Amino acid sequence: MSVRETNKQRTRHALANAAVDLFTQRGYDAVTMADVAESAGVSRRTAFRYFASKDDLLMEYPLSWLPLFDEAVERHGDLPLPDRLRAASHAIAAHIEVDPEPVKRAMAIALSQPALAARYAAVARQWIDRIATEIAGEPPESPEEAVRTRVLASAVMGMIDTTLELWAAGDEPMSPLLDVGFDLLDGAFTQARQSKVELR
Amino acid sequence: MSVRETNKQRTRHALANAAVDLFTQRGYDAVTMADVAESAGVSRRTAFRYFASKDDLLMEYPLSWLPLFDEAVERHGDLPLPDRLRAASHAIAAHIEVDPEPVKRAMAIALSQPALAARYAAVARQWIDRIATEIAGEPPESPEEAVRTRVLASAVMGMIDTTLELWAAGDEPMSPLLDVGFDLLDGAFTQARQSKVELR
DNA sequence: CAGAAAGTGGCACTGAGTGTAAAATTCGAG
DNA sequence: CTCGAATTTTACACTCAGTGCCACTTTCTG
Repeated sequence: MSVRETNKQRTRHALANAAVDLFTQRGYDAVTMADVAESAGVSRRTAFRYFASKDDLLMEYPLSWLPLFDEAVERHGDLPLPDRLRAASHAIAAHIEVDPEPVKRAMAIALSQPALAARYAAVARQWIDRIATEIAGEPPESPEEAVRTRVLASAVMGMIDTTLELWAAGDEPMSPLLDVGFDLLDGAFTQARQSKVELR
Repeated sequence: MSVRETNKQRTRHALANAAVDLFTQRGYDAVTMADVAESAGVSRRTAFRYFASKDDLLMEYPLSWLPLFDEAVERHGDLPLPDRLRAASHAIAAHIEVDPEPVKRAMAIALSQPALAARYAAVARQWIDRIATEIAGEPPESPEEAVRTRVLASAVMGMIDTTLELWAAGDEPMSPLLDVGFDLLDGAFTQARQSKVELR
């Protein structure tokens, strides 16, 4: 990796870390972008070049999981849909639990601020679209089909979302919680398949 | 109603209407709070007293539906859960379709701006919590129960959400679309009940 | 009608976010 | 290694959202 890329990555991490630290110490509102920038040893303007907004500083994790999800889904392409989603989720869980603390801290901050929770919800929506794509296989042809796939995707996301929240607030490992959720969903998937929802 | 209340309500509507008009004409970003205030014949400061933030100007509708939902759910308290939710949704649909145009315009603006979509998602989350409460009857006692109810609530909300989007983008009435969604969900509910999820 | 209560307007301030142009750093070619 | 090109950082200035404060006006109550 070139010097430039290395530096950029270091700066990016420095900013995200400084942000989580400062937010945890003083609270989100009491920390300005200038504070974060200074703490990371960089100018305010540069901080904004790395993170387009203050709350983006806390979206590092959920956004970085999206490609992991895609990759894992790809890797388990031979499994039936529900198992594929389950496997992908476990892959992300494993990745998170290598170093879960910063994730938990970031989530604690995000969930305490309505504005940030909104941002999280928006990211979740991206996830829903991704999952819906995975469920449908291709773009829906009728409104009914669109509703059906999005309903399933929302259910999956709602489960993941709740699981993440419970996990972040507690001390248990994530995988068993995930399995509880997926076990429940499996039933719904079966039902959906019987209702002629197309599953790959 | 007292003069004071009447005036407040008029101002509130003037602001919300001016906002939707201006946003539609020039786009959300190109309109400042000062523009909206002026157009509604009120000072900037006062505008912020009615709407705590610029994007709140577009959350009038979804937020106003929450009490309707509660009320309708209450009114149909004798129906089993799925039918209760369905009836409440139809009640809201009926209310919306009295004058659907402003709702559609507001939604079109909101969905075109990522920041606003996030705000919408946050409102949806409030809905999910409300629905989850309705599903569970009382606060969950175990993590597993929390996951189960939130999954169902997310599914319901995902359905409603998608239905709203489809409806706002098209010309069909909302009720048939809603029924497609609820028919699909009924299956999921049945399944859930068999898995020992407590339903009132 | 007078005084209290509620609402409005004006002003000044903080902080997020952005355009721009000059200065600094990194890169690639010879 | 060195020079010029490309990329990145910085400083500065600006707009606008959002808030605290206080004087002013409107509405309510007795």
